[in-house]
Amino acid sequence: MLLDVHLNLFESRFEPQLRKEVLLNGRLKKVNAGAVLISTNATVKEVPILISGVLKVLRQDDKGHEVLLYYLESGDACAMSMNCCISGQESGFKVLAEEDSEMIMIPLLVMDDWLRKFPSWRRFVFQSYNDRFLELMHSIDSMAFMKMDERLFNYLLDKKQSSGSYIITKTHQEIAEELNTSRVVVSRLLKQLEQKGLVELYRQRIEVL
DNA sequence: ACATTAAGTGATT
DNA sequence: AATCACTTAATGT
Repeated sequence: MLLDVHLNLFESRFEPQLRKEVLLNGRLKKVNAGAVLISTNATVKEVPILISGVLKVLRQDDKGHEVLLYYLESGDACAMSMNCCISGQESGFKVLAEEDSEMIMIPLLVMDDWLRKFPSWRRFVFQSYNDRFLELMHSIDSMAFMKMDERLFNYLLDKKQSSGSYIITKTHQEIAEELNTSRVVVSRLLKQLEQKGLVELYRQRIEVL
């Protein structure tokens, strides 16, 4: 199966037997950009491990407002999903594909078993929790203590880093939604950044210098 | 040429 | 920093 090839990504991290089990129990899932993987009130019975692409994890409040929590990249597992699986609670968050993405879906049933049997799985799970936790702290810092202009610039740098490209193809509107602010504010702050010579602005495109 | 959508701007809260 | 109301610019048909 194709899963085989993708698993090589974890060669260094997973012990051989664990990889065998992943092969046996996991299923490969491909989604297109924009696809919703987990909607806010779903209960989760599979945990995704990302192979390629980028997933976006958002928190949603009662009336539709969304906050970006963090991005998942290749090799990341969704700690939120694990949490949700274990507690059996409603997700309370939304996951969607930022780009075309591939992932391995691990059924909830085997996870318990693996935790007992495989030290490398234990390490992987804890590491995932830890990584996500740190990113969350980052997001909280940014929301609580940073002004919009800092948040925006930070967002742009993050984007640049994770996509490996200086070009960000998003509208001001879309950025505003992710940062939970208005388009007008984003436009104005971007203008300021442009005047400082940090970015160049085009239609639906921003270049970070 | 016209309609639509993205971005820029001044004024107000 | 948000919202409104409006303008200007780029793009699609």
